[in-house]
Amino acid sequence: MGIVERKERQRAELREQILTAARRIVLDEGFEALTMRKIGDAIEYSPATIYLYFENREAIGRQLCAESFEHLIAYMTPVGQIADPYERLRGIGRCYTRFGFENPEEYRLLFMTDPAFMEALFPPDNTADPKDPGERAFQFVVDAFRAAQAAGAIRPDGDPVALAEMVWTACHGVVSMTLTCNHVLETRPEAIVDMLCDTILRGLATPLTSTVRSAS
Amino acid sequence: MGIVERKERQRAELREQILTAARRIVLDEGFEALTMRKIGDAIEYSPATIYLYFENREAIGRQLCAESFEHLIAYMTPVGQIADPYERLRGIGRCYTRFGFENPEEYRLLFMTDPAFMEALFPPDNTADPKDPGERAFQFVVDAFRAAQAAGAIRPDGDPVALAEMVWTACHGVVSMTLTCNHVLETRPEAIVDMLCDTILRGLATPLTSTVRSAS
DNA sequence: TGCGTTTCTGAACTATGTTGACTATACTGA
DNA sequence: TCAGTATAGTCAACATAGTTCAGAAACGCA
Repeated sequence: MGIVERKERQRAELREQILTAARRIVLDEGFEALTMRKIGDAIEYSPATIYLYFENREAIGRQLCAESFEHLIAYMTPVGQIADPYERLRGIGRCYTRFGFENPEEYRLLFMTDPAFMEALFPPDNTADPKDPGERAFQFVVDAFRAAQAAGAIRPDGDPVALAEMVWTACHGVVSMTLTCNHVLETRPEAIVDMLCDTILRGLATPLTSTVRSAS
Repeated sequence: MGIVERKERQRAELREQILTAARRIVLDEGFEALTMRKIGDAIEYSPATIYLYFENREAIGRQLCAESFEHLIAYMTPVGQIADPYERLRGIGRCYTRFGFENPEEYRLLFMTDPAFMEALFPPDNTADPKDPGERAFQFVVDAFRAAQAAGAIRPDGDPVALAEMVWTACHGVVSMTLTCNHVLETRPEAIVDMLCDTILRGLATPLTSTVRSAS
């Protein structure tokens, strides 16, 4: 039955064409600028055809999001090789933010557009299923913290998950603020990231003193 | 000329009505849900009338944004009273993020919607004019860092402006990530903020050690 | 060749921001 | 008091969206 297979192949090809066109538009102009009619023009099909391949515009966004997340993971993979856990943590912070600075529209799509887009990555119900791509990537950071604690590079107290969420949200802040209103920041974003990572790691390396209360 | 004055008053009143209706919609449903027709319904005027009072939808957003910024400043003012500069810095971080958690739509409007909205607060050309409301509020944080340095609560090196931008963006990260996809974070946002502020301040209190390179 | 299935499209529906021609009201000066 | 004018407000329309659905076209099979 070669005909059935060819049909399946053609169907997959057109679906891919739609995604390719959509991706180009999103990377060039952002998700807001993605319209069904523009995709239709690009692939030379009527806009209505797209609905035979995707439920709606949001579904296209979700798929692009999943792909961008793979991009982010590929981007981050090399830093996982850094043996020194302290340096690995610094590398993670720098690499994550660099991804955002170098791929602004992908970063926006992933983390600044629609909560629904992240739900394919981090399903809402089953919290922390290690099979979810988001959870896997996040474990990458948690593991680095565990290793740093084990190596004595940072204080052994403190939940590694909470620590990972802390650096993630902090780094996200630098990227998102830069992407939303770059001109407001006087300091180079990369310099802020470096300072932030250094300061946090130094703060975690320090033994507790009497000036500091309840690290919660 | 009481007639002219009454007309001006009426004009100002309708303008205020428009803003009140718009504010209600934005606080309840977010800026995306703000439509000219909804405002028209609420004030019992045709949507076209709104254009006699505001240039366009964005101009309404800008005005609401300016008001929300005043709200944020009012929110933050009490922490300015804290004498101990170390505690004041902690208070600033907590208070800022609490504003975001308690007034999510205002926070979104201010810092997560449209860069243009911030331009009334932080005009793009004349960088760091102390008359801009954004600059004034930001100086609040810079001053706290300067005081902390002067008091020896944190290391004296490090540009206070860069430090202020660092904590601002980091705190922004916790708020914006929470507002965009709360369910992804396992740790309570407030706990992340506390840990973040403590860690950063501890990192800044520490004298430089050999493990730490180039604080940039 | 004819029939049924699959694929695609045109036209429409709703909703949106925005505009410009028009109307109605209020005011002014005689 | 009234005619003329300025102001305020509205209606209907335009363009652009996402989305749907009835019907057309293409395709495959007997």
